[in-house]
Amino acid sequence: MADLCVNLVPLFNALPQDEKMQIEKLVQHKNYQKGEVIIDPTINDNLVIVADGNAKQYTLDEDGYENVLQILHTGDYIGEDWLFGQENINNYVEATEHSEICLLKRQDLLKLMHKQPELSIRLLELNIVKVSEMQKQIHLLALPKVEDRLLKYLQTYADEIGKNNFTLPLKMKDLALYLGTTPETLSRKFALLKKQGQLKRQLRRIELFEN
Amino acid sequence: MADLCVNLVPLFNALPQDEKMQIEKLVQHKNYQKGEVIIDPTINDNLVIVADGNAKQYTLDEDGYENVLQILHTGDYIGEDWLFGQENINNYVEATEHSEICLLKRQDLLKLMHKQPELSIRLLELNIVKVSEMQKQIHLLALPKVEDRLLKYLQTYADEIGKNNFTLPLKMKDLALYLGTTPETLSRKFALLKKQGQLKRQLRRIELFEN
DNA sequence: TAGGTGACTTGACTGTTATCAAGATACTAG
DNA sequence: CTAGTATCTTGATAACAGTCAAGTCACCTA
Repeated sequence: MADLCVNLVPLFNALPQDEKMQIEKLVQHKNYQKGEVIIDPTINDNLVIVADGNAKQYTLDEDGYENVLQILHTGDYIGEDWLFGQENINNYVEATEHSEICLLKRQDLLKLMHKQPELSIRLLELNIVKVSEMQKQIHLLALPKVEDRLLKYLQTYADEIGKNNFTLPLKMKDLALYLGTTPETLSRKFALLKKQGQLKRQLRRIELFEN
Repeated sequence: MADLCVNLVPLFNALPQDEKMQIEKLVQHKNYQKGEVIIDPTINDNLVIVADGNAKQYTLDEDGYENVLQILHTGDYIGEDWLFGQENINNYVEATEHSEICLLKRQDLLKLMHKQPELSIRLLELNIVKVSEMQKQIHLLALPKVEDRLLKYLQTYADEIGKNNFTLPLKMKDLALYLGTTPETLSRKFALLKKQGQLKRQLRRIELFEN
């Protein structure tokens, strides 16, 4: 394994390394065969991190029909919501191939937090920062013009990673959805911004110019 | 004072009454005259709750020009961001009339949290729920059509308060801004939804029909 | 009750964006 | 290397939303 499981989860992202290590110690590494169920409604207090492999999250409707919500690839994770508070009703996660999974139990994390109040205070801090950033992003998305939304998105992303040239983390189609528009319009807007000299672009490779 | 200051702040909203009381004990009540500065960059670790009166939040630009960011009325508050982590640079809050203000110091709250890990864990839980709700809202705002955004907003609000008829908490103008549109368009969209039989409406009084 | 103010609505017009269809470009597997 | 597929781009058109202006309605105060 190249990296700590804990490093894959945004909730823990900005924690200092030593605190991450403490959490990492609580993590169980497990191997699952294709078709094995990792999470079902009776076991609903785990954070599930896919260290290697693939899994699917799904619910079952009253007819017993499977409803796939999400495909989890290597590096994806699920359960941040229900690790605290949120109920997990009718939620399944199943390995779709042989996979290495990291599990973090709610109770274990809570225990650690009780022992070290600092940890939960820090997590709270990080989370509040996250909320205020999301609020900014909500304002961003409320901009009426697509080109404004796009530019603002790019600038925000550049700020986050601290570079002016980067590769877009999303496909055009997904970025379009994210920005509340269509791939076609997005394509045109990229062309527009390029013409205005605000950026250079080769497919998903972007170079932003400051103004 | 009709209510506890703590009850006015969303961060604490869902806490049980006894935990709220503990926080309330840490709150300082102070009266400010018109023009008095409540917060400046040297005093930046307070949560400010306006129990009665009005205040304004502003920054100063390099020319010393005042830049009003927000008007705080009775019941509004400010500082959730910088109570943890976030830096407060160049941020001022000033009473615009005689006002009763509640102040909660960062250090006091942190101390309480250290004594009672439960509290910060609970705050963390609440905050994570908030994040997952905001994520839903971001998806909502990314809907391309205003009528879809409006309807979704109304449905979400109805779900939250558990009623199908309610009074809108915002003025049309503000709701328009919030949904990334204009009051005019909003007005037309309300008319459209009414014509489609999705709701009844008298000004801000809404009755939603299920589908 | 009357007059005034701010909030909301309606109309006409313009600019922007979604949609549909076709074409170009990159990616993948054989 | 090539065929096949998915992704992205471009064009034409129609639907949609923003803007400005004028009007209506509700609410507050005298």
